[in-house]
Amino acid sequence: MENNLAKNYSPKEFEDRLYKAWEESGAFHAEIDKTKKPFTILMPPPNITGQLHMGHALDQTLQDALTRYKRMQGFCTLWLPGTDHASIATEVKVVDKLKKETGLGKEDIGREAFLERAWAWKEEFGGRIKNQVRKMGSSCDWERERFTMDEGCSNAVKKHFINLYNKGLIYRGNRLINWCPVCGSALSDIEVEHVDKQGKYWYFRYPGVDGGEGITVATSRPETMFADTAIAVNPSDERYKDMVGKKVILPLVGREIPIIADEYPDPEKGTGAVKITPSADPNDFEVGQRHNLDKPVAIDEHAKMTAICGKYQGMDRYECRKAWVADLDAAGYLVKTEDMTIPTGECYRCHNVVEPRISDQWFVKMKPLAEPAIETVRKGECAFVPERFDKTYFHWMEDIKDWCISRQLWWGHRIPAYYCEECGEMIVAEDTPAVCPKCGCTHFKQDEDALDTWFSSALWPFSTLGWPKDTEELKYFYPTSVLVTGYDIIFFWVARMVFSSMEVMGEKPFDHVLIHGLVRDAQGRKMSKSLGNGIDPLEMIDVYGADALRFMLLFGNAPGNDMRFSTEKIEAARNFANKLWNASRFVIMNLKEEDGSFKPMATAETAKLAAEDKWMFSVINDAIGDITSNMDKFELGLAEAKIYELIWNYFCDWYIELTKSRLYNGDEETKMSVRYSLVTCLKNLLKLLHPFMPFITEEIWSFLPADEGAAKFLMLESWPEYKAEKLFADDVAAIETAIGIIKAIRNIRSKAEAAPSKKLHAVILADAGYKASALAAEDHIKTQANVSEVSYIDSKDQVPGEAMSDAMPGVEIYVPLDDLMDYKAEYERLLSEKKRLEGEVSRIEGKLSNQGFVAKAPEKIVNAEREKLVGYKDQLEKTLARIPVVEAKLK
RNA sequence: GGGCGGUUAGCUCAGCUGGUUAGAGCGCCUCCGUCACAUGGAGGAGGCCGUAGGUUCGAGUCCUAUACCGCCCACCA
Repeated sequence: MENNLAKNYSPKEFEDRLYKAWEESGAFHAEIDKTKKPFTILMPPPNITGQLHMGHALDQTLQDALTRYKRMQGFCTLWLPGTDHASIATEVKVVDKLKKETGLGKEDIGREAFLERAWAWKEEFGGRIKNQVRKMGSSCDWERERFTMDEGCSNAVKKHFINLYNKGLIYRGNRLINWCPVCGSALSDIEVEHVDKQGKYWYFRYPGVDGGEGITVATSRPETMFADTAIAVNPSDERYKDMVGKKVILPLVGREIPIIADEYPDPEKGTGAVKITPSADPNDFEVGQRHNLDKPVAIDEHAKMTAICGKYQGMDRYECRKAWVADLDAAGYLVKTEDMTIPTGECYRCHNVVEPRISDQWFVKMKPLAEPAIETVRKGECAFVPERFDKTYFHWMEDIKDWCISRQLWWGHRIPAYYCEECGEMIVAEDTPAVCPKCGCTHFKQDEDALDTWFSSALWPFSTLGWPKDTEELKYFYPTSVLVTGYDIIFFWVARMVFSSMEVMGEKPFDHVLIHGLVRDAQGRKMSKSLGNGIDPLEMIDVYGADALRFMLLFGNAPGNDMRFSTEKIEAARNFANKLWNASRFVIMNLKEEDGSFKPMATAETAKLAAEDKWMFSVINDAIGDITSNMDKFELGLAEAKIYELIWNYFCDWYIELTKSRLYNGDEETKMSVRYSLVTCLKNLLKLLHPFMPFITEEIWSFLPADEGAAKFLMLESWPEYKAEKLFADDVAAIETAIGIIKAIRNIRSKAEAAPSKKLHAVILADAGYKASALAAEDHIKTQANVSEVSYIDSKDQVPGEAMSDAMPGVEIYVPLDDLMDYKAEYERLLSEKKRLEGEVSRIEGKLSNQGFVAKAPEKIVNAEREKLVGYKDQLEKTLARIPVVEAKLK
């Protein structure tokens, strides 16, 4: 190993190496340990279709940060990874590939051969995404990795299906469902996306059978007319009262259809009369049920016109629409057209327009399942973070419709229902039945359909832990601790896991649901393939490192809110890593001999700590408290901002600088103490940062001297402990004073435009309470502000005549600058200072003269205000005294 | 038509249960190649916290309206 870190932070040099070392050592593996409390996260299984995108990267980062944090806190931490077979999405891809390679469709090669290809796809792409997850540094337990179609998960699906069926919660029905003609499958309601499209209303006249005027109705889908079975009007609608019960003629088709009265039509809308097409519209379907109407079908599963459409048979629905409207118009039935925005349903996978279609499908009866699922969230057993998402959840759950779970696909869990080939009897069972209980024959055919992919992912919280077997894992790790996912899949997945878990396990699947937003592009647009604005996390890792990407994704983001990706942000994160890298390099440089061995170092017992050491310890301790509390509240963005500030603005900007004089000029004993202090601080910082930036922290850690009994890796070390009692109050005050004075002198220097190399003379006037601190600050003032001499004075009479000044609470700082003095700048500064202080004084005086405030506000706050007032008044007085002096110099 | 979120510095965003002079990153201005780091250091400018009311001793934070922007849900011919 090298002696020290390389000069530049270069994550490629170590990220992959460290991941491999972690994984091979078994550090990610969670073995049941009943002496510890479990902490469990189940990874939302990425689809095997794609590759890692920014949304995954964010999701992974959140989970890994939580996992690493809890692991360091001593929990038995399981982060269980896996992938999803993604039934419909994968099938589409495999069909495309097949078409491209052989020109054949899936029907041509048959189910068996097709599934073989699908599994091959799974091997290839499932493997790819897993390696991408590794690139992120995710510390998940690969030994427990699962796949939604592996044997265990498949058993769970079957078992669950059968249980629900036996309880009457799964049923088969002939109903109107959403049908995607391109995917060739049924879809559930939430798989249909609603978009408004520019379209038209066409008003057509349906002439009366009696030769009368008939009735005019509007439609946005004229091609469905072939399947019309009635015209409905509201019974209260006076206009049509006399026409109810009469018949009209379907124009050009010639079929007679009745005019019926139903509550459904709204007299205010359109013409008040609605054409009823039970096979093409959910409302019409229900009207049809109520009135016992036939359900002829005009559009087939490929969105082509059926035989009932006469000469239009075989035409595409839109092609037909055009021709049909033209024909009706020519025949004089088109009354008028209107431009209109039409709400349209699209398939969430392929974005083609969905056509409602009547068919035999399987459904889950939702009401009974939803109730306990609503209850557990309402009781707070299962809590959304941030809380507002429970409204989204309730809204959906409380108004839930039955779930269509059958898909006309091959890739997925095949429905465990068997039909007797003789009598058609249906048997739901795990395996093919031997004998038909009804007719005694032995030939069965399994249901052709597969299950909705979300049916299996709904079981993820327990199927991955062994259910239906009563495993130790299930007893120990269930219910899981946190589910981390985006708000876009609350309905698809989160809600379904909750109701499935309540049904199967009788208990909520997770304590918390941490919801994150979308990662958008720099302009705030959703990243999408069609826009081509997606940013590949792997490319970012390649350029900036996984740590920088991870850090950037959490920085300054509140849970549930969308964020924008920008290279500026990731650069900032990388720069931060570089900063830490170099600060660590400085520490290590001072720890090691030429030959790489460690120089002697003090211990906790022997170290003689200076004020700055104690100050840094104290600052770190406070940060430990804050960061821990942020982590526990899932405020990872805030925790990260604090560690950033701690490392950069405290450790690098001040502490390291403050140690240098002792490090360079101190005797050996002093140096030994400084080394101890630097290492101790750095180690704590690395621990605090590790959940966010695992690689760089682990790499730096490996260069530091190991404590006795240390874990093999930083990732296995324990989280720093917060000590509630305030330590080192005097030393902390001294360093804070020193920092204040140093800043004041630098400020004066800058205002005066004095050269940085120019040695200055500082004159300090400290109030009694600050005197000791100010005296203790002398060395630091000299080294940090390039001051050659510090004088302490007791009253402002002793202020050297020509000086610029600045002040901090309790301390005034004067710098005589005989020739470099910029009196004009000083004068202006004094004036603005005067204005500021006057403002403060009057603000606080106003507050204090307010009887309400004095009477009602807590005494602590009132006193604090009084003290501030004294301080400000004092400063103001000093400033006022100084103004004429400087003014005189101006002339 | 319901519901939710946003509106804070030039840009992107934090700001927990109301309480020091409202913060960060980037950008901007001035100065600095020095021995951890120019992927850097020092100093600085910049905000009536969308608008109007209200509650309170005290409001970016709570309430009520309102205006824009965005998202989700919904069977409107």
